Amino acid sequence: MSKAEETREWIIEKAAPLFNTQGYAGTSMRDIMEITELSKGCIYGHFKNKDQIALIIFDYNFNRITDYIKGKLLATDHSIERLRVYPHVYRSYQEVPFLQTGCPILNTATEADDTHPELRKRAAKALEVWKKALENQIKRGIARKEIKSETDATEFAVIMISMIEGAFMQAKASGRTTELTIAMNYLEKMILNIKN
Amino acid sequence: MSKAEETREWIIEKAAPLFNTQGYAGTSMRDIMEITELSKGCIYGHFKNKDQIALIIFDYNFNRITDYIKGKLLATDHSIERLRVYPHVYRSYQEVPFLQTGCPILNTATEADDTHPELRKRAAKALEVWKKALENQIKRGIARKEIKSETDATEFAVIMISMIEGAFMQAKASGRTTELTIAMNYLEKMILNIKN
DNA sequence: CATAAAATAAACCGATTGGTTTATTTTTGT
DNA sequence: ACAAAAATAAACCAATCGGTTTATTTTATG
Repeated sequence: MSKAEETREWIIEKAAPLFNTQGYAGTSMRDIMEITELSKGCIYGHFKNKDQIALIIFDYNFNRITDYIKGKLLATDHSIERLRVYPHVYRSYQEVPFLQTGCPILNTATEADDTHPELRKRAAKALEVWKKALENQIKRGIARKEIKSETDATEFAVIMISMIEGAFMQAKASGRTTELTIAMNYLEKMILNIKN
Repeated sequence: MSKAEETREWIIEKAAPLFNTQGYAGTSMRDIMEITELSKGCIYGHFKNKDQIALIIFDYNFNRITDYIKGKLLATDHSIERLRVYPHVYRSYQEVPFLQTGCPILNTATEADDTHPELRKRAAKALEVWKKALENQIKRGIARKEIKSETDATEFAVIMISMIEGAFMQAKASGRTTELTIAMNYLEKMILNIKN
């Protein structure tokens, strides 16, 4: 990795939590300069504008979660256990570094829906990818006779995402985990209920 | 109502959808001037600053939803039917004027959680009020033997809010209602399942 | 070691931000 | 009709915004 690539990565890593906590409109170039300890000229040497940084950072944040989840998924083989990874990760989000600052999908979707079409599209795409992944997990479970055959994969995937994101929002708003814990416990019960 | 009070109301009504779509940081005083067709001096004659406007408008937006739901609730007496009002309203949010621009709780909670403590508190309080209202509906249903006595009122309330907000977020991100419909249909099934 | 690449500091740009003030005009309510 | 209240237009403020440019210095790499 060349020095230029190294610096580019450095900027992304340092600025990622910034965009996730303060949002796109709430993060200024000065903020990025301060947290990266780099000059404006240097930053603009690696990115053409703030927009590009925001888009790249959304992908970065989303990929970090995806990779983390993937690692946890590979640790078990049973479909039910794999589904349980999701409520487990989000329930203990305080201990997951890149979830401490919030869920990038939730944050980006709500900020960008009416204001930033490009970012909105990324969030929509991320949700689509997430849903498809869950659907595939469920279908695989049915094929392996680990999950009840009558389970509606799409419906279950949508419910899982809704419950996770809705409960996560409450946790960020209230500053406590009471509701998140209740919701994730319930989601786990739901997952165990579709076990064959 | 005096002229001053009339103007104050006018500003709130006109600026309300602005804050709900663009957020606090995304809404400028110029935006408010334009949409109210009033001068800056006039607006600052009725409110001390943008912060105050934002807080008042959050309350206004939240109260509009609350009042709307209350009206729907009074139309029926049975607890199950009353609970069904929520998925019904949010599923058809496109036809509810003040939900078209988004859910103020969702928007405010995600924008303000790390940036605007006062607004965050309002959102947290609103969620608290909503949860309590749902809990009371469920407890009332149990007392009237309309809802299964083993139903956990708090748990059910949290699940309802999570599913509604999580699904709503997906609708705003994707620009379509597919996921919202699936989630609200499922929520209705859940509600019918606790019927005695 | 030398050349090229990378980063810096700072000046500069026009535009916009939230907010204040003031003198003037319009509107209201009695 | 007349005084008080309300609204206006515009100038003004300091600060910040995203972004560009330039001359200089530092650092990396062959």
